[in-house]
Amino acid sequence: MKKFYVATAIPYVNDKPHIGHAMDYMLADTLARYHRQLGDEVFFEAGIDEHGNKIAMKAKEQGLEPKAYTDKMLPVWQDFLKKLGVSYTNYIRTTDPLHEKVAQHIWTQLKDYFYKGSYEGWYCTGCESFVTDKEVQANNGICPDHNKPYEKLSEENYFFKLSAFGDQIKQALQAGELKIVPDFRKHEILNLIESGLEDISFSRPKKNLSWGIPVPGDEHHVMYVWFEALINYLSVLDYPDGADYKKFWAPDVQVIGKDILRFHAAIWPAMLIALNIPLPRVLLVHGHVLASGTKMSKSIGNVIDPLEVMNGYGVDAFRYYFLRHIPTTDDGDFTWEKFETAYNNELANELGNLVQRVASMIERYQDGVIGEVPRGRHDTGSFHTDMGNFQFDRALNYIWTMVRELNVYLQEVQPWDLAKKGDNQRVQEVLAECVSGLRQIAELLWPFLPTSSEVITKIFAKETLTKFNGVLFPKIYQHTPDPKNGKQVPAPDAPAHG
RNA sequence: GGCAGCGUAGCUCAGCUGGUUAGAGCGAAGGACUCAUAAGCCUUAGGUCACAGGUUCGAAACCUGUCGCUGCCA
Repeated sequence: MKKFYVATAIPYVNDKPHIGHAMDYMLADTLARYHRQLGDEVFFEAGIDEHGNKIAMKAKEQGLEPKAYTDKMLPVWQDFLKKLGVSYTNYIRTTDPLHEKVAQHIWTQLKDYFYKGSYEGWYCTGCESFVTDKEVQANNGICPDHNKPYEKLSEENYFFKLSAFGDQIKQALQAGELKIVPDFRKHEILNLIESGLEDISFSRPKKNLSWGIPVPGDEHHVMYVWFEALINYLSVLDYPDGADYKKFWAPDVQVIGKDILRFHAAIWPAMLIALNIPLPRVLLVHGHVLASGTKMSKSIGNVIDPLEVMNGYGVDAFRYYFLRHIPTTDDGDFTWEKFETAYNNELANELGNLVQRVASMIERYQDGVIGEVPRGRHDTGSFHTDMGNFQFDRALNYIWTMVRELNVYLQEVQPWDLAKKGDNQRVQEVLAECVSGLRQIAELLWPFLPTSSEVITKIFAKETLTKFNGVLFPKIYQHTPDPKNGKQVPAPDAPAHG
């Protein structure tokens, strides 16, 4: 039995989950489920990142201690995972004693690569990072991502000799030891390495920031939040002595957004090389989701709340759109119109209706008896190729060609006509063929739309039909007109969208 | 400014190492059917493959330049 370790980037819990986090989770979950189907033993990590300035400030705003604040945020994030149907196996908080212990252990291990130095520069508390003078100038002194002025900071910190690892990281990338998907992200990092990696400050003076993991042996410093957050991938396995660590290290896939590529493709590998342990096999880097072609931002007010989509249309509809219609490794676009069109046309009409028409004919012509069903014999080679290349959108396209083929097949054979002619045996054969196809579709669909997959599987699992109350993917016309009457009915409790 | 990439039907995009009349989905128009969530199926839509040169028997695909756009870096 093979092991498969998939990790998600642990989110910083200074806010509620957004679409980008959902992308992380859905991609990782799809991989995890797919590998379970392949028979692999899956370790699926999720968690939250709780230290640092931003959290401390946010907590203060609410009159809470930082830990009390993150305790409060924990259920928000865990409920989110639950709603998304994320099948994680292990959860880590960066305030867990285990995590703190591992982080301190690693700090000690890396001691030879640290030196004390002073750093003066512009800092963005939003980014939790220093920025170059040029960048400050280019942005007129205000961080464009956080709309906050940069602050001039001078600190004495522990520096990590990141600059010493460029060649080794480069080698690992070129040899494919550490693979970055898609390829152009690898080039970006190689470029970055080419231009020279600079040493990075891995600590913060305690007087400026007390909300962090203490640096072992130096009561005046706490760890830089990124340093210890990255360690979550190890601490969740109880590095270095835990059974999970021995069994599952290294990650087979780490799913991240493009905005944190540098941390995962430069700093993180350097840390692992310094620790002398294997690098992750693949960094799967997804793009951003745009709203009507523009970046989502609070100030524009065009932020799509994942919960609103899920509450209105169901988890599977949500997963479906983002896994099929947002390219896995590129930026994609969300509009309510596109989403609802895909939902009605593809999920309701093509798939949902197909399930229903087959079930209904079995009920009508055969009193619900399915009878003998041939084995699914669709050649799924290209599906698995796509899955292996992380091209989930293509893999879903493949499933949909199967859905369409079945609809075409029914149209060509016209079992309703055969039934009229009394050719009962042929009717049974045709419907059994459809059931076979649907079973196979349900199986392939499981990593993507587990709930719907299980419903379909259940309906057609036995010798006789198992009735399903209700409809798979009922039509919804809230953002597109209903062809019947040209009306669209906004959900009563849904806020207005532009 | 450096590096990478993109510009193909109204929209979203496929088109691998160059080879018959340039493809799919959506949207639009028409049609036959009735098992089904008034779903599904069939047909049609004529796009100088950004522009200009070049290489070649032959280029959307290779080279050069121009214009426009995006990402990463500076």
